[in-house]
Amino acid sequence: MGTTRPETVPEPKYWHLRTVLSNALDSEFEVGEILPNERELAARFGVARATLRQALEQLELEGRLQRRRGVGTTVAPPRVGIEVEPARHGWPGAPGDAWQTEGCEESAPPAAVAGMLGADADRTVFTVHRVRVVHGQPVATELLYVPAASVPGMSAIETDAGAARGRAVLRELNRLEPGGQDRSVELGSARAEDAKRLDRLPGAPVLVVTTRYFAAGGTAAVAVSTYRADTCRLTFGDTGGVALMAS
Amino acid sequence: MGTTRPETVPEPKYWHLRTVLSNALDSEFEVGEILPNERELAARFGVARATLRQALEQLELEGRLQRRRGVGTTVAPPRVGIEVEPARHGWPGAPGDAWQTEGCEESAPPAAVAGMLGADADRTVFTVHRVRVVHGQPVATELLYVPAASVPGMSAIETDAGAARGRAVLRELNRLEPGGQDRSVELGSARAEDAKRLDRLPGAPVLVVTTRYFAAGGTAAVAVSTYRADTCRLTFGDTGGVALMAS
DNA sequence: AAGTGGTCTAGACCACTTG
DNA sequence: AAGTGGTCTAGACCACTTT
Repeated sequence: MGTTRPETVPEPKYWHLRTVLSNALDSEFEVGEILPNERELAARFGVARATLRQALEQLELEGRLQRRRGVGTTVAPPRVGIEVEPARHGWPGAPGDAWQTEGCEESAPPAAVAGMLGADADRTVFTVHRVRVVHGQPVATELLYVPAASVPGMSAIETDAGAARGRAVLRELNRLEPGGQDRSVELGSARAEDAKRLDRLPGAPVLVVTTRYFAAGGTAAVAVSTYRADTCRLTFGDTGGVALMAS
Repeated sequence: MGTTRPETVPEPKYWHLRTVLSNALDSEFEVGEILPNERELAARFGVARATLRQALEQLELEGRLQRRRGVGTTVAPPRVGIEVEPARHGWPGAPGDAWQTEGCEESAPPAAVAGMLGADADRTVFTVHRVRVVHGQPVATELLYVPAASVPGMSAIETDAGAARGRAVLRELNRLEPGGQDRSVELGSARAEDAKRLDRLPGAPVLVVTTRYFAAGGTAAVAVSTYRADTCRLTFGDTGGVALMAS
């Protein structure tokens, strides 16, 4: 006969709210529907707006909600399955590649990338900017680091920094004999420029996929791909986007 | 000659703080070192504690910091590389498996899992609880759903719910002819029980890996693995934990 | 008992989108 | 101009760990 629940350690309000809202989303809302605004929701549940926001943040992290400043909070569709291994031994720029080349520059790579590229790291590295679009929305950005040694056909003198130059780098890269790949996936937060391209705010959670492309001589290229964590489910294997269709 | 920076859109304080702290971590702190407490840091930077906490949350999300209630905020070691594909065609419980079996129960699987298991979903499903330990710390928990049809040798009558029963299920599962796997990775937030096992608070960010194990007849089992997103970097391929060693 | 991070409040103002 | 979510404040209290 406790007041509400004689729990030894009471559940935080925001966590309980998250559960209540999650259930409400399942039963009372349609995908794309707009929720009441934060001030009204907070009043309705009898909590401060900050507490209500804590619950909404959780649900957004889980891909259940989508919030846009000036617009409102809507019920998010299920996450999109994104194939990260389009062809186990396909290289960037190969036929069927899901990425669009947007630009190219020459610069020194970040320390972590330089370490993976090995001794050539100090020299010129082409950085190809790419973006991956699904259903008309950009879901990922990528920086592809290609040492000059991997693309001997590229003359470093040209100053054109556009997409055409990036495509030329990829074309040269595909002349190499592919030697396999490996990947890692970790959580990150979107840098300012990535956030802008992905239509998110700085600090938004992202899944960072680091891919190493091997050729005979060693590491031919390194790609750092940044996927929106709220809308993407990365898939590995031959199922593509149908993995959860039956649910 | 602007006041501070005549930027059209000023950077949020917490984001700027994140950058400042991040640089300080690189240059002035050692791994494991304890930072000043939040109230002091907030005072030192001239912001409210909530704002300071927003910056710390970002850095924790990125795996740079580790915060523990009652203890303090410490500088986190680099993320651990966790091999998610120990052997491309190895199954749970096979020799060399990195997981420890902790228990087993029989229950109806969640709807999403039931959909992946197909028509047998309504019947009895063994749910094996497992945990993955690295350097003495649990980094992931797993629920492995095995339909009774996949382990005909198991009699559903035994009521023993311990680890021994779980190991028996895995033993039976390995009698099947392995038919491949596929995986997906997405961001989630730790449920209460997972959070407790992983020594985190509810809602902590986690990487959820869903694996389907195929056999001749269809889907033989489904595993839902929950990795600590703050400390883990999931690796796919043959490099293991050495991917970023040189950086 | 003291000190830490975690939760919560009530309010203010800002940036952005839309009518 | 109105309405939305995003940022920020100053304070309070709580849960947890350590001394």
